Amino acid sequence: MEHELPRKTAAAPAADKAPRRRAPEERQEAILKAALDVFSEHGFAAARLEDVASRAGVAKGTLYLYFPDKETLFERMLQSVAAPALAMLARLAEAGNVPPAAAISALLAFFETEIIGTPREKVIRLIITEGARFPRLAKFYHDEVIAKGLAAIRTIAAREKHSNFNAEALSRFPQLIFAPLLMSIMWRSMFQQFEPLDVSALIAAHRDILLQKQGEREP
Amino acid sequence: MEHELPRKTAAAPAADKAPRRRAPEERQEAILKAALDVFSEHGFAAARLEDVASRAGVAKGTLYLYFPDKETLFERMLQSVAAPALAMLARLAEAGNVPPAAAISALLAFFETEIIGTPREKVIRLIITEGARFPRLAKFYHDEVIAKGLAAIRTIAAREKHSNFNAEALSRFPQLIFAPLLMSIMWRSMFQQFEPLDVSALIAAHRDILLQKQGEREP
DNA sequence: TGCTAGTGACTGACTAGCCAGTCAGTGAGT
DNA sequence: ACTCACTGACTGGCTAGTCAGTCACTAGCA
Repeated sequence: MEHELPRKTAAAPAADKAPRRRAPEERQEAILKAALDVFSEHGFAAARLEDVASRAGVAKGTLYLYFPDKETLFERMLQSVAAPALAMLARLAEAGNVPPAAAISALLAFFETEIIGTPREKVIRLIITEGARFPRLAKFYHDEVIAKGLAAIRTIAAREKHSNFNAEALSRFPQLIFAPLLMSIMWRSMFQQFEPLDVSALIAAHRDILLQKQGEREP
Repeated sequence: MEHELPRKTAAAPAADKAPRRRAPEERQEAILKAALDVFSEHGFAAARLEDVASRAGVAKGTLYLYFPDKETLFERMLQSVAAPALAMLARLAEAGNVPPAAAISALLAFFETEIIGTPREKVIRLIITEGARFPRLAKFYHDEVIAKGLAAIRTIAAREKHSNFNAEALSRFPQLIFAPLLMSIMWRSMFQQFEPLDVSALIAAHRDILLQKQGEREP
């Protein structure tokens, strides 16, 4: 009769395939993707790392070979998805002398095709819902995304301040351009099942109001 | 030598005052107020009922005399703050034949004075951040607040569809009126410390764009 | 080519600690 | 002397983070 009961043998008997040693990048990517799903679904606090691991096809301990803790995994995951989009936006911003109206249209179109319905939508939702609880994250997004984006819009809008549309107001509050986009994201996450929102049409209406083709309606 | 060690005596020796039996309404109100603070600060999942209790000047067990569980406390708290505001809004909505422009102005003014900077701002923030995780809550707010509010605006805006401002677009997407208001709330919670937002000025700019006083600027 | 010792990526049982929810006990008010 | 609103120590369940152990692979040797 043995006492000193040994830890049960770890690791199953190597089921079928699943190479034990995948390329580390591939693993990391799988973990980040799983993390996005799980954090999106439950929020940071209620997300379970066990779930992230199993969804990534990995053991819990493996997460800690790639990320020091839950919070770091969360932040790194957000950055990994956001970074490429930021690069795109930067390119869009520095495009030389496009007329303000065209720039705004391009921005709205970018949002419609490159954000809505992609993982980036989830990322933005997470930043909105968790941002207040992660000051470091909020500061990063403010400095790297918001501030730069607003500055770019201000520059563009200011160029045409005395034109016929709302350039003056928009150069003071570029946030007004984004507000309906963020609202669309939140609407979709909360109410889509009760009352679907036609995001394209909403953005089109928003654009019409912003660019205000004046003198079109005549009694 | 006693075994059978008895539970330590409960209850401190009745410190100073603090009437042991307050009016139940007063207690309930204190609990709800504390709950708003704690849930706002940490979010639903990370909020600790121990904190709610101590902030309400009450023991943890007492919470369970008033609310069956954490989730119910959360929802009841949200409703207790929102209900009076809803009543106000309802009155605003049924106000007979105000011109659309005036109605929109009134709505924005209401938001500025009765929401921003009050506990209602926190409630809206909580609904935005937690709504997706509480389908019942989302449904309630959609049916009772959003749907009714949008319907009211549509009715008002439709009355003047061929007028000179954006009534047509707004009757299709009343959400566009609210979007900047929600954005202001989220901005304040995340970025206020890095870049304060002048909400009054933003709302004024938003109103100008929406109501679009046409033919004002003339070269 | 075949064999073996060494390596370290990976595993998952385990620990430590937290917290929602419970309930035996207390004492103010009647 | 009874009652019951209130208390707070306690339990049970859950999960972030750990670490001893495993084993797929490789390098080196015959």
